[in-house]
Amino acid sequence: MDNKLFIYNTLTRTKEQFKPIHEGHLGLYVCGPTVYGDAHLGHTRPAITFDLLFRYTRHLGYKVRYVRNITDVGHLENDADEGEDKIGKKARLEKLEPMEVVQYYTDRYHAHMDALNVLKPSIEPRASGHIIEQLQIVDKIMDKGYAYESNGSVYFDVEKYNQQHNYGQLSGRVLDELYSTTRSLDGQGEKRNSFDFALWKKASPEHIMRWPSKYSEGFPGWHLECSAMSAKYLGETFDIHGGGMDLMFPHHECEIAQSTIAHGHVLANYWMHNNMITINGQKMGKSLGNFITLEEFFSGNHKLLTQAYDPMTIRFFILQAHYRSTLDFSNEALQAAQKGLQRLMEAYARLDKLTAGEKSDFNITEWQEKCHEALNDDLNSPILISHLFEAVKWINSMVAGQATLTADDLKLFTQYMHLFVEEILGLKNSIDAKGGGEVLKNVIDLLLTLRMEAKARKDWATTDKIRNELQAMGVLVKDTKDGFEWELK
RNA sequence: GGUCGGUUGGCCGAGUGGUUAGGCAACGGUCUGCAAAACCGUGUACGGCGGUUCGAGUCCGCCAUCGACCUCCA
Repeated sequence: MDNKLFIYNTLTRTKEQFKPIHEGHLGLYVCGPTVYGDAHLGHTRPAITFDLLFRYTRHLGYKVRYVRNITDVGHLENDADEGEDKIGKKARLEKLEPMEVVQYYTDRYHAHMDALNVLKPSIEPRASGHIIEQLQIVDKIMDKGYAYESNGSVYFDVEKYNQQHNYGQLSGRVLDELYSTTRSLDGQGEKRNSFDFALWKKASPEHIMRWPSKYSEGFPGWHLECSAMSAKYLGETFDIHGGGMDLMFPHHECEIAQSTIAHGHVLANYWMHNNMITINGQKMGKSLGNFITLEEFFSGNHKLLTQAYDPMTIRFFILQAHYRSTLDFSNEALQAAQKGLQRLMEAYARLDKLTAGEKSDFNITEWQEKCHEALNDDLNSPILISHLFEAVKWINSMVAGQATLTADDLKLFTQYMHLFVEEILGLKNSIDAKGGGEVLKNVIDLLLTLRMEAKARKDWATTDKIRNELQAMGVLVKDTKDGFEWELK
């Protein structure tokens, strides 16, 4: 197996060669969405980043089990004490059953991910379906003396943990500093230290989502689900844990602490964090209220958007930046991505029409190796894309009759283009994406064949009429050397 | 305040101690019934000031500036 994949491990702050726990297998856990609202552009980053990892590692030959959770309980509005469950709050506001809210936004999340051609994870567990597993972890931590009960709630004893372990190993926090920097909120009285986090919360009377336990009728703390579900489906130690950089602290740090105590060993060998998408230089997020949902991108229905954007444009926009860099949103940047993607996909579609020649003007093997090297270097999709644009030039010069590939090379080249464009980057032609279908395709081809006949007899009126009317319907026609091309706008 | 990370040509974005990132936009040319597309060519970017070096956007120091996290956040 090609095992030259290097990934940046947040734990060590270096790029490391990836070595799986079990040869040929890869366990991947990524923090998924909290389904209390529509996914926005920011949520799209981890989905696409880890989709790329999923696709690439499968291509490398790993049998990948990709677990991405759905958080449908346990996320509090504020810090552990006085908060209200996000799902419960939304349910109250909309007078819906909490699970009705969960179902609604889960369905929409799935639809949006499908549109973005994000593959379904192997397992998509829900927090609410794993209350028992979460309580088992609470018990284990209690048994080992690293948690304490207070007024029906259970908190993790960070100070005690830090005596034997390093609370802050992932995020670079130093516990001493957290004494002074942790924000003091109301109702912290139940905790020994403000930085202790809840494993189990006693439900207040008005709290809708609640489960019985020996501690109280309540609900799990928000870090717990990931520890419970990753252990259940991937084992107590697994290969890669992913998520957004903003989850590094406290979420991932708490996960590590909980799992380390409950299971007695390392949670994950590699931690990968995608950076944020910014808007006007600031993080796009819920709290700032500066987010644009995917729905709004697809429809163009938002005051900051000058047009609608195809899901593939969004995908390409994200892949054009490295996942560990911030990526700044703007209409200009998105439009540039749209045009670039269009050029790439048009050339890609032309591959089928190429005919082999006597000699090869391009070195396909060398090119393919560079593409793999880019991916092996911490999933450097921007570099891969730059190589693909080199291929675009090749294709176009071959179409123009200025260069050739031998039959063997052409076949190889076509296979690799398919691999990189569709299988690994997950890009697809907008004609397919828009569901044009065979019939429509054939009808347009027929019309344009008629137009070619009119053109041949220099009937410019008919020639232009067909082109212009098709264009008005959203079909862009382009003449080629001895034929035509078209695309749906 | 603490911790961490940015600052690259008109825009977006890679990378690297010495040789072209790439895309978009712009300009010039070729092709073309027209248009579109395509192809070819052009632009001497690397926040500032010092230092190390034969040579630094690339390493070091200082300064400026922006941001992320420290509270829910992808």
